[in-house]
Parts: sequence; C-alpha cells; structure tokens
Amino acid sequence: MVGSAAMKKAVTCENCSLDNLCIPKGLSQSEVESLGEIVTRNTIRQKGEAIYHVGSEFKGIIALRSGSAKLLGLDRNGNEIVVDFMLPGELLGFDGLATQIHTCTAIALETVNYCRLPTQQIDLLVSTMPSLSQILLQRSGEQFDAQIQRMMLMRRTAEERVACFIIQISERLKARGYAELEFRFSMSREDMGSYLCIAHETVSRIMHNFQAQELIEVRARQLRIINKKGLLALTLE
Amino acid sequence: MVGSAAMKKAVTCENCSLDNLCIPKGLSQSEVESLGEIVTRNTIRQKGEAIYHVGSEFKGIIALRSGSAKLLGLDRNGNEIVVDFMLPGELLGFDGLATQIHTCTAIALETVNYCRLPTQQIDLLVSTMPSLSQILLQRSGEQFDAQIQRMMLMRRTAEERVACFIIQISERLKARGYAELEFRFSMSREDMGSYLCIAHETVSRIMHNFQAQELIEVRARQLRIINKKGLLALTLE
DNA sequence: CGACGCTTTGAGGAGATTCAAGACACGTGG
DNA sequence: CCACGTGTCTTGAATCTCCTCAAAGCGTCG
Repeated sequence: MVGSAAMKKAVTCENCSLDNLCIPKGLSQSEVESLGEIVTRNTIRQKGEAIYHVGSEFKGIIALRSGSAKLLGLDRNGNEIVVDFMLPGELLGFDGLATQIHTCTAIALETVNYCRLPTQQIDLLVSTMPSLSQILLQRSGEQFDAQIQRMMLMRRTAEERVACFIIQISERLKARGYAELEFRFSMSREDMGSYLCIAHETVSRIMHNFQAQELIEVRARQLRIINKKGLLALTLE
Repeated sequence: MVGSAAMKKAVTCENCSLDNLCIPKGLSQSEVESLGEIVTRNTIRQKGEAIYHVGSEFKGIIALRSGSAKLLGLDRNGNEIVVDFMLPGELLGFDGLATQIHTCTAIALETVNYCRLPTQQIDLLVSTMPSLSQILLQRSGEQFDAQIQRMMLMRRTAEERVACFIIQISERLKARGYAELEFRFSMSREDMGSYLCIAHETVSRIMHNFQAQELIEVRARQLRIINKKGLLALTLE
C-alpha cells in the first residue's frame, strides 16, 4: 500500500526497522536475538501472487515488511470476499491459528516482502520465552477488536463506510510511520466494495463525490486527503 | 440460551460437564488439576446484569457454564451494537486481550453461571504449561474465524441472514450437546437486528414469514425448527 | 496499437428502513 | 385477581438507499 522498506543485507529482527511494530515489541534483547535466528526472512511475492492459500497448512504468523495484501475468505457458495487489507508492519495468518489450516487466502496487492515465525518454533519458544505467547495472544486480541470495529461499519451508510475506510487506512499507515495524508491505494474498487459490502459502482460514485466536495484527490492509484476534518465529519453520524 | 447445567458442590475443572468444550480440552490430567485450583468458579449473574463492562480491566478469559449472554460494542456515537451472542460452553472476554481493557460489555440474557481463568495466573501458568498458551491461542483463532463468517453474512439479504443465524445458533448448541431443533431464543428482536444489521421490524417480518412457510415455530421465547432443509436452502444463495 | 480489465456514469427497480399505530406480554401494585 | 403501565413485538404504508443491468471511457500491458 505504501512503499518499500529499506532492504539491507542480513536483516534480522535485531536491526529490522519494524522491530517496534512487529512481534519483537516487548521482548528483551536476548529474546529478540533468539527470535531472529528462527524467523524466515525476506520472502518476496509479486502482485497477484498468493502468500498462502485457503485450505493450506498453517506455517506460522507472517509479518509484512513492505507492500500490502488482501485477505480473502470463501463463502459457502464459493464466492471470494475481501476480509481484510494488510499494510506493511502488520501481522497476518491468524486465520490458521485455530485449526492449523488456513481459512483465508492472502494475495499480494503489489510486490511484498515478509518474514515468518514458523509454527513448530512457536511451540518450542513459548516454553523458554513466556512473554512471546503473551505477545501473540495480545496480537490475536487486536485482530478480534479490529473485526468488531469492522462490524460497526456495517450499520452505517455506504458513504460513511467509505469515509471511515479511508480514515482507517490513513490511521494505520500513520501508526507505522508512513505519510497519513497521501498514500498509494492499491486495491481495486471491486476489492473495496467487497470489503465494505457495497457494489463497486457505488464505491466509484462515492469516491467521485468526495473528490467533487474536495475532500480527497485521486490520481492513478495515489490518494491524497485534502480535507480530513470533512471526512471525519462524515464518520460521525 | 439453553438451560441449566447441573450444579453440584465443589465443581472443579476435573469433574465439570464442560471439560471437553472449555479450556481444559487438550490438557493432561495433572494440568487440568492445577487449572482447577486457579479458576474462579460458579459466579452468578441475573438477566440483564453485566458480566463485565466496556472500559473495565480485563481479569481473565471467562467460560460460560450455563445461560447465555450478549456482547455489546460501542460505536463512536455511543450507540450499543450487539457484537456476538455467547452460548453455554463458550469462552468470552477476548475483547480485553489486546489492551487489558475491555472494548465490549457482556450482558446476561438470562441467569448465567460462569468460571474465570484469572489473567495473572495465565502468565504464570503459561511458563509451566506451554500447552495452555497453545490452547488459548487456538481459541483466540476461533474467534477470528467466527468474525469472518459473520462478515460473510453481511453480503446476503436480510432473509438469508436470519436463516443463517438460526442455523448457526442451532449448530453451536448441537456442538455442545444441546437439542438442535428446539431451544430457548433469549434475545430480543432488537438484539437480533443489531447483530444482523437489520431493523427490528424487518426481523419480525421475516420471522413471521418463516412461520407462515412452516420452517420454524415460535412460542414465547421457545424456537422450534420444523423444516431444517428449507431453512438451509435459504442460506445457499 | 489493440485487447482486456478496471472504472465511471446513467436509469430503473428491489429491498430494507423509517415512521406510526396497534397488539401482546409481563410485572407491579391496588 | 384484575387493572394498569411499560416495554416488546407486529403490521402497514411511504420513502429512500443502494443494487442491478447496461454501455461507454480510461489505463495498462503485452
């Protein structure tokens, strides 16, 4: 969604720029070191490629280092639904936690670079590093809260949902040190619509209106928030 | 939602009828024993009373022994939204996991009886009992999956949502050994509507139609599924 | 440069909401 | 035990939001 973390040789958890956002946050120096030895680092996927598939074996929690992805769920009729968008610095893979089989598919929205904390190692590590399990549990809880926030959106009108969505993406990027008012909007209208439970035509119309009202500016895949207050006003009933 | 687990003196995790559904599932004999010594047991709340409030300190994961509850989230305008219904044998409290502060309020829909695994003890136990953290993580993952299923519902028509909802409750009760075709439906139309993102009038109309089509029968708060296949047919596009 | 996919825009219609009013159930107090 | 009041549930009618279908514009990539 937003660019390109610096890629250095032999990046480990100890010198990773995401260390304060990723799993290591809250671990001691020595714990981060042992984490660094275990993590599978710098895997690359191109736009459109899958990071993991629904039905595949869960191999561990993944930390996105750069690039963004969409998480697709499958309903009982076989329709794919966008369940979440993942931004750089965020963790994904929680859909495999319960049964060890992924219930979702993760697709790169642009070139992504990620690390993985392998499952088997999690079990081993947890006994020697109790704080890790605490952190994982905490992160898992964040997922729960995020899903609830998402449910709240469903009570609102299409316009409010789109406004909330833009703000949310902006906030999430800001929390991770990226520009909050101008960023790449990698997903299609279709993806947005699926995520927000809105027809893609409606998304298009609303984005058009927002531009006409000079709340945002869209060029190519770049989005700029011109009037954040105005957008926020739309999210408050 | 469904009645009254037997209440015996000195019920511990070892002889609890829910032991195969609750946290102990997957723990060894001795582990269940030490769990039993730590758990706060048999707390009672009457209908309408809170099990915990939004903003209050997270004190641990709760296992519902009997009775049912609703989980309320608060949107930014202060409106309460039903985020989930909890049935006997299910775990709740995950909304406090991330920040140690509850983001939801849990309200008893009828007299409930529950146990709690205190937080401080979780941290201690996890180091001596690695499988516990695995179980908690797994349960936490289930919550995630459930929320995704919920999102899927939002793509569907109001009628399909109500049909899915009834089936889901039925399945969840069945999984815990209760009757699947006849059970107590403790929540109000308002609650159902809030959960399904539908006006309560619409819920009422749809329930009426389902009765007219002889798919279900509703008397007082008791619900009976007459034609499960018919209901299921509605859930498949 | 042409083809394909994504986006935009319009018109018409269906589903759900809102508002309003009446029916019913439940608990309280006389 | 019944009358009463409150809150929940039902039912109707009008309205509106959003969807569906259709077609044209734009971008992107081989």
